[in-house]
This record gives sequence, structure tokens and C-alpha cells, in this order.
Amino acid sequence: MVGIHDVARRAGVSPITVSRVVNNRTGVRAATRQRVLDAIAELSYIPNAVARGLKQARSGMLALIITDITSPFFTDVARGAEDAARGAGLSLVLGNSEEDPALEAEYLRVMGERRIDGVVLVPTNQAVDAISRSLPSGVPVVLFDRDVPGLDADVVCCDTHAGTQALCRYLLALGHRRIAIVGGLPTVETWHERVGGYEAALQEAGIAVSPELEVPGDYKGTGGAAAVRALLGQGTAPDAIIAANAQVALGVLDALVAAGYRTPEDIVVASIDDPLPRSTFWPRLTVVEQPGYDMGKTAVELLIGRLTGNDRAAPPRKVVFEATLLVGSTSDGVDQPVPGLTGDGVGATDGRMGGKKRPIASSR
Amino acid sequence: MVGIHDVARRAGVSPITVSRVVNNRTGVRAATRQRVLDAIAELSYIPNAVARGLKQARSGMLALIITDITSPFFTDVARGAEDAARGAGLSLVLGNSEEDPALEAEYLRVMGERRIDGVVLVPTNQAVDAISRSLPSGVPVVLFDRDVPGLDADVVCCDTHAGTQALCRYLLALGHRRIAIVGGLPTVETWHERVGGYEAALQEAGIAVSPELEVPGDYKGTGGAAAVRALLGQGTAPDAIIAANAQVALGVLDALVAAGYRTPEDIVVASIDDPLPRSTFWPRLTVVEQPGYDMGKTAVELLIGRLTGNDRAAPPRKVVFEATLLVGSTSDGVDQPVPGLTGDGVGATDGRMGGKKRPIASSR
DNA sequence: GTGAAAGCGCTAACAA
DNA sequence: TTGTTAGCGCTTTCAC
Repeated sequence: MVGIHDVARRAGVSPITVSRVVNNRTGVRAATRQRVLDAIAELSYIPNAVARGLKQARSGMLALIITDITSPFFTDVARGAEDAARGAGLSLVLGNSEEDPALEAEYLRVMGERRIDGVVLVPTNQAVDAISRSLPSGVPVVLFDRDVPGLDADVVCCDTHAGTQALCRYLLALGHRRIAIVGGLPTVETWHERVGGYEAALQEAGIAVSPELEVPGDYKGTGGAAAVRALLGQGTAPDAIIAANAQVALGVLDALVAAGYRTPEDIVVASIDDPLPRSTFWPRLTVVEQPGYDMGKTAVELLIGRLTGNDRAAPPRKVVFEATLLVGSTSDGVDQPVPGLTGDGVGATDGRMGGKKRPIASSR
Repeated sequence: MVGIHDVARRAGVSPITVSRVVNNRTGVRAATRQRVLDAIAELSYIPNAVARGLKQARSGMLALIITDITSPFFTDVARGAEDAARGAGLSLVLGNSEEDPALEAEYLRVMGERRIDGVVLVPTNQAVDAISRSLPSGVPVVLFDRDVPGLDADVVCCDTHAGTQALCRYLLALGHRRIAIVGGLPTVETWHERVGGYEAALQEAGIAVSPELEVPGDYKGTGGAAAVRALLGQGTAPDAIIAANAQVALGVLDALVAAGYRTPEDIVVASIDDPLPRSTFWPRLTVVEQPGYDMGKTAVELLIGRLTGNDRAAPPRKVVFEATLLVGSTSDGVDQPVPGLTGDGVGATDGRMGGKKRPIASSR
């Protein structure tokens, strides 16, 4: 393997001069620079980022650890994170924890040993220990999608409480009274957030909360289908069902069809996150959408802020994005965002983030 | 940052002994090992994989460079690749080329500098140069989904020629005569493969190939929708449409609905790859499915074979997986694989791979 | 504008 | 079973 030394000899300079050229640093005469560039080309020299990383104590890599790589939401997140990382010359190492704390801990350990420069983590409920044990101190962490109390980390998430509340309000406005919410994982904060928004909307409308209409699951399609079967086994069928995420929505629709129900004629289905790319498919669901791409991008940008030193020691920040209600054909004919229904201060814009996707930033 | 030296001093041994303990090597007395482990725990020592990588000239990382991270097929691939990599103690660095040769070259350059141990690459049509220029010689490459002639690399792909042929045969058996195929990217081999299978089936049935029924696109939903509009603008509408991949299928369905056509009553839609996870959604499409998870897993296993030396210098291998025809409700009521229709030797099993997903292995 | 010396943290080869 | 020596390929510090 040809090294910086070989290039230096060939160009008749010292290794450090080659280093300066490779890293585009000033202080090299144009003629010298050209000689070095020629030597690099002639020898097909490829700089060794591992050696550079060892010396500089920076690997140039970030970790992205998510809980479900097949979820369209996290796929969007990964794309946003990737774009932001590449833009800063960083690479993204992928981890897929499958909601398993042991797997999460294993990933954190490996990432720590690889001297990852920062981590975007969708935490399980046992992440605190794993983080402090596995990561070298000083490695910045951005918690994603879920907050974990008692951790000195930035947080990027989406206000699905307000989003679900808006969605539920909308269903109530359509005249539905027996609304179910199904499919979220009870060990994860986001499920309780969504149920909270749902209950808030019911209470506003003076409707009693029925525990049997809140059916948890595992954020997967099978759980959604099982929830529907459970609901239909009860005395009275619901007239609307809110699926806790995209995959659950597909399971719900499948189970409804299998049981002989039509959507939206018999039972309306709505969802947190769109199960289909850009809502292209028919029938369009009414959904509350999280801006996954921008959330992923923002998470990496927060990490980069910590790394480049500007924000190195800033207090932990929490960036909350707004969910957008998109009304589709499973509940009615409209097909536009309905911002008015979001209410409660959601929609406020924080200047720092550009406000494109309406994040609401606040220190914690 | 605490290093191996600090641990050694604390345990009263030499650094190399600590190294042996950390790497679970034999030749350390149990008592000594325990002293070292205690010291590691007391100091919260985290081994530095960057330094180890520099010394051993192995980074312990593989690259996965795909062309569309939002495609459900490649998502499955990533999951399979991830699982295989983790099982071998390797990490996966992600790249998303978006079918852009420049971006692909950039990723290859960065991965080369990071001294990635191997690459799984979904190549654009300009990959040959980028590979030879950017990767240190000796880094094994597995071409994925698409073959690139003249490259000393293993290949993992799926026989979508046969798959599309089977799908088209099936549509012909249902009585369709004006069958279109839409949405693939003409710069990519896989489109021509699929069209080839389509034409073969037509010719078997004695039906002339009509160029206006072969409408390319970009493997995205918008292209599928545009293709449908083009087809409907022609004199006679097709009675069946084969979408070149999952995303195209959604665009096709969307455009059909928008134009007032029903599926399957007016025009039957079928697809290469299922646009929805595990076919849970209704109406189920008739699809030809590629085993993405196993293909991704196999690709990484091939790389590992090259790395561990068993197959280090073996001639390039090509592993061809079989596509499976799954008949769904958009074309009729059945819902099972139809192996009989696959014909032509597809379905043969290669012992080496276990045959679970029926790969057909052959040296090139 | 350019270079010499030193060392990042680890492990291979050899020695004891 | 344990330790010593040397060096992976690069960049930082200081000197010229």
C-alpha cells in the first residue's frame, strides 16, 4: 500500500508537505503543490483516513441507531441524516436495534470502540445505562423521536401529542364518536404521547375515554391487525380507528377488509405517518405526518454543531417538529393540510431552524 | 482518554497482556486475566478500534452503497446486510447514490479513504472507473442487483428476466392481450432484463411486441404515473400493466384511479417487488418478489468469505436468486406462490447456499 | 514556504 | 505465561 512517504519521495518533498496538499491547506507554493499532485496521481495514492483519525482523535463518522429500518418514517430519517452527514464530509454508520435494549447496547459499544464522533439514537427505555457505559465521555448524543429524562443530550422529536389531538378533533368534527387508537408499543413514550393527544381531543368534546378503545401493539402491522380483531370482537365496533404508525395502518386496513368491513364507508381509518410514499396510493388515508427527512437532517446538524465547537458546551437543546394533518379520501374528499386544526401554539416557528418544517425549539 | 497503557499499569502487567485479554486470546492465566478485567472496569476503558484498525490494516467496516434508500426492496437488502455484518462483528457504512454516478464516485472515494474492508455496491452504469480509481486494490466488491461486465467482482442479483416472464405468462393465461410494462430506468440493466422477460412471454404466446407498450421511467412513482398517462393517451388502453418496481406500481395505481379506471376490473396492475410490506394491504397486487433480505445477507457473506481468506482468491462468483410469483387480488382471487409458472430451470437449487430462497449460483 | 522529530493507541514478531 | 521492541500512516509542534 502506497503511503504519504512514497508520495513525498517521488515529489521530492517531505511527508508533511504532501499532507498539506492532501488537506488543501495554505502555505504550499503552487509549483510544489502541482509536483505533489502529480506524484499522487502517478502512484494512485489514497489517503488513509484511519491513520488520520487516530492522530486527530476524530473518526469522521456518525452513528445512526434506529429501531426499525423497514419503517418508512425511519427511512426518511436516514435519508435526511445521510444528506446532512455527507454535506459535512462525515459518514454514517447504521444500526438497527429492533427495539431490543440488548442489541442497542451492543451497537453503542461497537460505535464507542470505533470512536464514532457522535450518535443519533432512537432510544429504547433502557438507553441511559447503555449510553454512559458504552460511549467515551464527550461523545455527543442526539436522542431521536423519544426523550429520555436524565440524560445530557439534545433531543429531536415531533409533537405527536398535538398531531394526534388534531387528527382526533378532525374525526370528531366529521361526527365520529366511537374512535379507537391502536398499535403503539407501551414501553415507548411515543405511544402514551399519542394516546394523550387522543384523550385530550375526546375530553374537549365531552366524550368519555373508553379503555377498551385503546389497544396497544408493537408498532408493526401484525399488531394493528390483532388490535382490529380485538375491537371487532367487542360489543360495538368503533366508527373510526387511529393507527399509531404507518405499518400499523396497513395491518388495520388488512384486518378490516378480511373481516368484511369497508373503508371509509363502515369504519374510517387514519394514521400517524403515511404508510405510502407521498400519499400516492388510493384510497388516500387521513394522516398526521412527521417530517422525517428534516428531523434526521436536523439531528445530524445538532451533532455537527457540538463537534465544530460553536455549540460545544451549550445546554441541551430540544427541537420539536410539528406534525401536519393531511386529510385524505378514507375520511372525506379534501386533500390538503388543515393547519387550523392543529391549534395550541403548534405551528410556532423558531428562527434558528429556518422554520421550513416548523420546528419548535426550546432549551430544556 | 484512558488507553491500554493505563490499564496495564493499573493491573501491573504489560500492554500486550491487556490486549490479549481484550481480544479474548488464549495464553493468559485466569488470575492475570481477572486483574486486567478489574482494571478495565475500574478505569472504564474502551478499546480504540481505530488504532487497532491502523495496526491490523482492517477497519472492520463494510460499505453498502445503494441507489434508493426509500425503496422497500433496498430497505430489505439493508436489513439483511446489516444482520450479516453484525453477526461477523463488522459495521455497515451507508451510502445513498440516488443513481447519480458522481455521488457514487464520491462515496467510493470516501469509503476507500476510510479503508473499508469491502463494498456491496448497486452500480450505476459508470461504476467501473469509479471503483478502480477510488478503492485501494484488493478491496473486495460485490455488485448487487446489476452486473457490470469487465469487473473482477462477485455478483448477487435476482433473475427478474424469468420472473417477469412468469408474471407475463400468468397475465396472458388470464386472457390479457394488450399488456404494458412501465417505469424502469433505461440506463440500468435491470430494466432491459425485465423487458426481455416480458417480450419472451409475448413471443411464446405468438403476440407481437408493441414498442408503445414499453414505457420507461426512473423507477420512481412519478415516472409510473407519467407512463400511465402516456398509455391512456394512445388509441387503445392496455388491459394489463406491469410496473417495473414497487414505487412505480404505486404511481401507476394512483394515475389509473385519477383517470377514472378501476383495478382490476378495467386494467390489471402487477409489479416487480411488492409495494407494501408482506402484502398486507388490500387490494393485493400480483407481484414478482425478489428476496431482498436474503440477497443482502448473501452479498455480505460473500464479502466475508473474501476477507476471511477461505475464498480470498476464488474466481468471481455470481449468485442468482429466484423471483417468486405471488398472485394477488388485483388480478384474481388466489394468493399463493405459483411455482409451476416459473419454468425454464428457475427454481433449481444450489446446495452451497442452502437453497432456502433458491439462489442459483454459478461461476462466471 | 518547507522540514525534522515525536507520537496518536494499538498489536505482530520475537524473546524470556 | 508474559514482556520488549518496533512501527502501522498520519499530523502536530516547532524550527529553519
